[in-house]
Order: sequence, then structure tokens, then C-alpha cells
Amino acid sequence: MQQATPSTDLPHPDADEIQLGAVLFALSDPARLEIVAQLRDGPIEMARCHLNDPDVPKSTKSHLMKVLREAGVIRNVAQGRGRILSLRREELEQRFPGLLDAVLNARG
Amino acid sequence: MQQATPSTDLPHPDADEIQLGAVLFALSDPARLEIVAQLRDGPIEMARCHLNDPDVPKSTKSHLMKVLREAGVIRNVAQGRGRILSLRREELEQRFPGLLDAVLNARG
DNA sequence: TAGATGGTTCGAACATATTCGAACCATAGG
DNA sequence: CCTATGGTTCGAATATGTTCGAACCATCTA
Repeated sequence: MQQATPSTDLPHPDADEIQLGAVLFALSDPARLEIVAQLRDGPIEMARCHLNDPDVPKSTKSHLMKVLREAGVIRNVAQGRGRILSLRREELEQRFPGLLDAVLNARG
Repeated sequence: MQQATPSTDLPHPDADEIQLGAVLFALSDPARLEIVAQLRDGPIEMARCHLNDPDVPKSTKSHLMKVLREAGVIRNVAQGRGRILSLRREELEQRFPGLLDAVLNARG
């Protein structure tokens, strides 16, 4: 079947609106950092993105994504009935050079 | 007069105990980041460390320092009746290479 | 030893973040 | 259609962080 045009698209900050404080705060949480680490090697479907704690309700998971998205760390776009998550690597690199790599590298 | 041995020394985490999340959180606040930026070029006396908001009570200022200290970002040692603040650059660099520089550089 | 200076700590008020169930929405597939 | 799947959103409860005055402590100077 054809790929549907997503009707539910969430707001993302423009690259030049991304705030350092918001990014650092978003990354300061273990669960959120874990998500970011999973996106390291490319986009993944949200349904395939598993947290360390397997019993996290979907509303909580959704909220974690929201904080990361609103901070400008990840992109969250609808595809089919699911969602594709991806790191905003280039934009973060342009705005805060070396920051994301340093964090990802620090985390192991 | 002789330099007194400080009787009030505050607890600092060991280098290997410094947590990435705590560091990122500590740096995610504008006022705390401002303090860190002031320490960029070397230690300064706490009394000479001025925040953007000049009307911050000393208890609030002390709390900001506490968060940075307990995260392992700064050192806070007594000297005379005041205190000397310094960045834990080497230790942070050893533990999270490039992180502090990236943050300081991002902040401008 | 008294007073001024520079700071920490405590407690209470307030603000902000997190968690999670329930309700809701959209899409894919039968 | 109907139903299952994958997700967002809302609201309320809870947890965590912030702010600031008051009290306190140590040091220097007179």
C-alpha cells in the first residue's frame, strides 16, 4: 500500500532555536540518554526502541520522547501507524560542535 | 598572617564517581553555566564571582555552588574567610573527554 | 574580644518534572 | 466496517528542584 502522509506531526524547534540548557537537561536523564544512544546508528521505529526498564507505560515513554523532541535532540515523525525516531545530528553539530559526540562517547 | 588551614571543607566526589547525568544536569541551568564560564580562565574567589542577576541572595548562590560541587564540576575550598572556586578540568576531561570544552564553546 | 565579612545550612514555600491511567486518535489489516 | 496496534494528550498524584530568610560558623581586623 501507499505510504500515508502523516496527519499527526509534532512540533520541532528550528535548528537555530535549540537551547543549550534544554539539550543538556534532556540528556541529563538516564532513560532519555539511553534512547539517544539507541539512535546513534540511525533512525529506529519507536516501537523497536526499548528502554532498560521493560515495564515503562507508553504514556511515560511518550513523555520522554517529548522532552527530547522539544529540546531539539531528536526528530519524531509519523510513519504508518508508528513513528520514526532519529537524532538531529547535523543540526546539533552545527549549533553545538562536538557536544553530542562528547556525551555519547562519555556514556560508552 | 599565616594562611589558615581550612576547618570547613565541603565534600567533593572522587573523579571516578562523577556521574555524567549529574554533570549535564548541573550545566543545564543558565546561572550555573554562567558560573562555570567565569571559572574558565582559572580559579576565582567566590566573593568575586558575580552572577547576571546582582540581587541573588547568598544562600541561593551557595546552593548553586553546591549543585556544581556535588556534581563534580567545580571545586570549592576555603581560604581565609572566603572560598576559592575552580573548575575540575583535568578530572572531567579524563572522565568525559571533550565534554566540558564542547559546553563552554557552545555557550560562547 | 567585638564587629564586619564571607560563607554554609536549615526549613518552609513555591515551582517544576515525572509518572501513569484513562481517554482519545490514526492507520493497517481482515 | 471492525478491531488491533502504536502512539499522543490530559489530569492528578507524587517527587524533585529552587528560592530565600534566618540562624549559624569561621576568619580577619581593630
